[in-house]
Formats: sequence, structure tokens, C-alpha cells
Amino acid sequence: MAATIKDIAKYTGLSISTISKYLNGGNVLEPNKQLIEEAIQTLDFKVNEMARGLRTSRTMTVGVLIPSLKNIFFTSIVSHIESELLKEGYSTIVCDFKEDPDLEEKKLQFLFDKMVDGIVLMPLPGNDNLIKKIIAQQTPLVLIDRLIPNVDCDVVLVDNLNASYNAVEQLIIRGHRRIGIIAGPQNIYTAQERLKGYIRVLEDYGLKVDPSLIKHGDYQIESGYNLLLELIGDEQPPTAVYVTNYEMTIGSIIAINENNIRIPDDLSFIGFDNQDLARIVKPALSIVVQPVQKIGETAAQVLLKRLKKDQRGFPLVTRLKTQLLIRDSIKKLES
Amino acid sequence: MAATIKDIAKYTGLSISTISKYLNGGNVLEPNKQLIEEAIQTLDFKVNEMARGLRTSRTMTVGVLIPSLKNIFFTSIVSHIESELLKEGYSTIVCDFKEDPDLEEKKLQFLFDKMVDGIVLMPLPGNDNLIKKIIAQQTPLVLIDRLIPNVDCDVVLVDNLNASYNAVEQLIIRGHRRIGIIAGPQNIYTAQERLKGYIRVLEDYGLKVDPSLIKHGDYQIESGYNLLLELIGDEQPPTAVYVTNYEMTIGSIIAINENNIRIPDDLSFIGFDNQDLARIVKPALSIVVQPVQKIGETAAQVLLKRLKKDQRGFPLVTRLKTQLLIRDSIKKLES
DNA sequence: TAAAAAAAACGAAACGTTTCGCGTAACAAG
DNA sequence: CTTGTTACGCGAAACGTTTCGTTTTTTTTA
Repeated sequence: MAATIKDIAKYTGLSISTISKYLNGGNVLEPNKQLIEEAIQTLDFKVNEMARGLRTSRTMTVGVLIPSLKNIFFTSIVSHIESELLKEGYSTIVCDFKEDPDLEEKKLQFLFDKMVDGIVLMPLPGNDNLIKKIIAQQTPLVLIDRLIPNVDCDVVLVDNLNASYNAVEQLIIRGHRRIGIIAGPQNIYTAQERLKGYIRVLEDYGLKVDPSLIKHGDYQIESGYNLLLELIGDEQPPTAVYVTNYEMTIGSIIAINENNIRIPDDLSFIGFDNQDLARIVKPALSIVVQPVQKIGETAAQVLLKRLKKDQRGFPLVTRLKTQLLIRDSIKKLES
Repeated sequence: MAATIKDIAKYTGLSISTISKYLNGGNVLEPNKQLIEEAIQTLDFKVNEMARGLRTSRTMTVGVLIPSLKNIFFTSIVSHIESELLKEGYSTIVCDFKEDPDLEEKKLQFLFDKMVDGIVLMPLPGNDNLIKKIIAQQTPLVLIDRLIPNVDCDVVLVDNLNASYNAVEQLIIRGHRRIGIIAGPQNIYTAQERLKGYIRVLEDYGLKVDPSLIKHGDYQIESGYNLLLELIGDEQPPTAVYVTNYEMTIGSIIAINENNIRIPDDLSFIGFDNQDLARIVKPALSIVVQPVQKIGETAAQVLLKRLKKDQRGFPLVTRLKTQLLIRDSIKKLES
């Protein structure tokens, strides 16, 4: 049905190999160029990627594997990866593993079997072996959001530690001494980093780290809600709270509003990730913003580089800065 | 590098065509079966999908195109589509078009050029021509969430009209007469339907439809926030509000809480889409829940059916019921 | 036990590209 | 006019499957 390179050859009177050469950017005489171009237009010719793939063993396809498609932060990144890859003609096979380590392994294997040309992965802790296998097989792999110790692999990270450090520091500077944190699951790399930043800044300023001010949530709305209530229900409640992801920030906001806690008078607050949310809450929320677009684009660019067999700088560790937006949700305490 | 069917043939002493037959479920003598299976294991053989695709002109790949990857409702559906398709060995190429009609057309063309075996699309209004072209080309296509008039195409819908009807009816039954709606963009099919349901139930109960109670948002958090404030700022504010998507529900909740509006005493409320959110808000929100999983699975199943050349019942219009969860956010008014 | 029928295995062509080595035309230099 | 050089163009093989017509093996039946 569809026109093939053969048809173009027939139409132009040139040989198949000349057409192929032209298609791949080789030198062809000007009049022939024109002719071929004309043929392509009139016959509506499209390269058969499968035939090409069979010859070149490239699929022009990239696999993206994330923990969940129901998390805005992840899918936003995917969105930018996809746009960036598309510019170079790659399509993106997206999978999620529903936060399940077994599924992660299965899907990674699936992508690998599909012979994708490269993979972008947001790994859970633990499956390091499969990752090593992928790398050993020479399939370009870019990790996002998590570093795997002792494994050489390109990775795009956010400087979570300093993100927390800077955020909490602003609270300290404004006189806060009892600062609560709603942290993420203890086995998640980024959550650990964010917690580390919190602890380090307290220590740097000579403040005691009070375990009762550290709450571990599961990055869902509900735990943000519950943990914020726990914090303010403490016998010695914090004067400020720092929440470390988007969903839990929503939950916290709802808890705060429902209990008529005034921000920043009763409680100072720093949230995470979503600018829209921060803007509409009154007073405007202070917030740590992750460079979602930059993360996606960088991951895609690093991968594209590897796909072009450019191995310079391997392994490339890109650490992106977060942005701290200070707005009206922080009160300056008298000291 | 990787083992091919040829290697299996050599290992087993059988011919290539026999191996192929086995791989595709043909009959092979029991001892040979064993032998082949053994060879596959030891040589770690995987079918080269590209070679297969070249022969069969099937890519075992499905394209999914949604308006935005930053919308939880869309990505949740994608998640379920992906799982369902994977069961049958299909991989899912996900694209979004960032709510841009031009981009929608480009990406649809891209998927088509990639020779995906089928497409699942959540269309914006307007691009009906391209859709017709896809259908004409015999590529199986399943639409989600929107019906296109005068085009025969499988489609999975939610009964938005009755969703609204039933929700608002509950408000009416409980004595509400001034009921506000925060509706979606006027050019979006589902938004129109939801608004229609609202209007119809009012008419059925002989209530006047007051245009000042109908607000059109853009399905984003911020507009939910702003429009709720508009509604309650009305000189004759509604006693109940019905909000028609997730993001705007969040926005409304924030507005409500910030302004110390008590639910349900000052205002009765019905939201949309997210059960988590509904559960944690106090008092528990009444809510319209879309069957996200069902939508995704159904779309995938219909597509799989078409991919198997099963054209029975074409065009298949599946209209799924929403669920109405009545909880504590609705007050019974004295009549 | 032989013939017929059924089942299994085989060989070769085809799918639409890319690639490589070779032929040839064009052109410049001697 | 001849030779050397360059740049294009060409033909054929190869990528790893499926498929179809044919041959071989096995099973059934008489």
C-alpha cells in the first residue's frame, strides 16, 4: 500500500541506493535532489522504520520508566523528556511500575527486550543488579532523581540536600528554633537527602535535632494531612513546618485551613513543588520549586548524546539547583 | 550478538521455519518442543520484533495521545491502558499535546507515521479531519472522553450528563434552590455534558437556571479558587456548589477553608474525581468519582479487540457510569 | 502390511531498508 | 588527447523474521 523506496527509485529513474543515500543525508546532484523530493511528496513516502531498524538495529525508540503515572511530578518530567526526544525523531515508550520493585524489574526487562535504543529510569532502591545488567549490555541509560552507589551511570539529580538546607535556613534566620519537617519514605533517596539537609542546617546553626519534629510520610495527600496534625498537636508544637513534596503539601494546607491555623502568625510554612498551589493559597506560600522542565530536558539531552555514541564525560552527573521562593508564609520571630 | 532464530535452528537441528512455527503457536512434536524451549533458554533468545514487524507489518506498539501529561486524570487512565496492553505484549507510546490543537495534529501524524498498530486518543474539539483520515487508513482508533458527531469510531465515554444530574439532584432533594456550578471550558465536550446535566435537572425540577450561578473555569486549580470566591461573593450567593473537576475542586477547597466557610453549614459542596482528597477534607466531601480504571481498561480492551481484527459491534460506544459518593458536605435545608 | 491421510518439517522467497565495493562520468591537469 | 582524481550512481548482499508450497515423516485405516 504505502510507497517504498523502490517506488521512489522507479519514479525518479534512480537506483534504490541513491535514494537511500539521499534520505540519509548523502551527496546527490542537485537536479536529482529535486526529483527525489518531488517523488517523496507525490507518493507520500515515509521511511519504513522497521525495515530501517532491522538493518541498523536501531528502533528510534526510548523507554521511560517511572514509579507511578499518578504522580504529577513524575509525569511532568516525562512530558518534557518526550518533547525533547521527539525533536530528534525518537518516540517514547512510557511505563510505570506502580511503586512496586518487582514490577520495576519486569518492565525494565520488557523495555530492554523491546530493544529500545535507550532508557530513562527513576529507580526505586534495590534493583541495582538489573540496572548493572542494562549498563553492561551497552544500552544507554540515564537515571533520574537517584544515585546508585558504585555504579557508573549518567544521572540527573536535584540538589535536594541544599534545597532543604536553604529552605530551613530561612526559617532559622527568621528566628525559628522548633522547626518540623514532613519528610518522605525513609528508603527513598530524595527523601533521605531532603531530610539530611534539614538536619545539617540545624546542626550548623547549633540547634538540637528533636526527633519528635521529624515525621515520615508516604508522599501522599493523606499523610501530609495527618502528619501536620500530629506536629501541631505536639505538646511543644513547632513554630514552622517544612513539607517535602507536592501531595503532602496539599494535605498540610488542608489540615491547616481546617483547623484555622493562621499562616504565618500561628505557624510558618514552606511547601514543595507546585507553584500554582503556592500562589493561590493566602497568604502566598513559600515554596521549594524543582526545575521539572530542566530535569526532563537534561535527561533527554544526555541520553541523546549517548545515542549519538558520544561518550564524553561518562558518567555525567548533573545536579540541578532548586529554586526557593520566599513569600508570605514565614513569620519573623522576635529573638 | 543476540541469538536469532537461526541459532535456535542450529542448536536443535531443526529448520528455521519450524522454530518460527513453534514461536507462533503452531504444532510441533513434543520432543522438539522441549528441545526448542531448551535452546531458547540457553541461548537467551528473544524474537527480534523489528524483523517480525517488517514481515507482518505489525509493530506491537500502540500510541496513546492525551491533552496533557500534567493532568492526573489523564495520566491515571494512561496507566491503566498501559497495564492492560502490556498483558498482550503491546507497548505504549505516550504523547501529550499540551492542550494545543496544532500539536495534537502533529503528534497524531507522528504516531501514524510510526506505524503504531492502534491509537487511543483524547481529542480536543476541531481536529476531526485528521481523525477521519486515521480511520480511513484502517488504523484502529479508540477515542476517550469525547464523541465526534458523524464519525464512526469506537469510543469510551463517561456518562457526564447523568453524573451531573444525579449530583445536583441530591442537592435539590435536600432543599437547595440556588446551586452554583463551576464548569469547565465551554469548548470541551465533557464540560458541556456536565453543564447540560446541571441545567436539565434544574429544569426537570422546575427551578430557574440563573446564569450568574454558572461559572466557567479552565480546569486548573486557580480558577477553582477564583470562581468559588466569585460565587460566594454574589449578592445572592448559592447555598450549594458543584465543582466539575479535580483541580478546580482543590482550588475551591482552599478558597473555602481560607474564608472560613463552614461546610455544610454555610455551603453545601460536591466535588469531582479524587477520592483521597474527598476523604481527608473535614467534613468528608461528597464527590463524583469517575471510573478511571474502567475507562483505561475498556479503551485498551476495545482496541485489543480491533487489533485482533474483530470488528463486531463497530462502532462500539461504551458509556460508563460515574459513582456518586454522598458524605457529609451536604446540608439538608428546611423547606 | 500397504496405502491413504494427516501431521510435521523444510526451503526459499519476501518484507524495505542500509551499506559496501565497484563502475562510470565529469572534470582538471599535464 | 591522455591520465589521474573526484564525485556520483549502481547492484547485490544482508538484517531476522514469516509464509507458502512442497517434501518428508508419522499416524490411521482398510
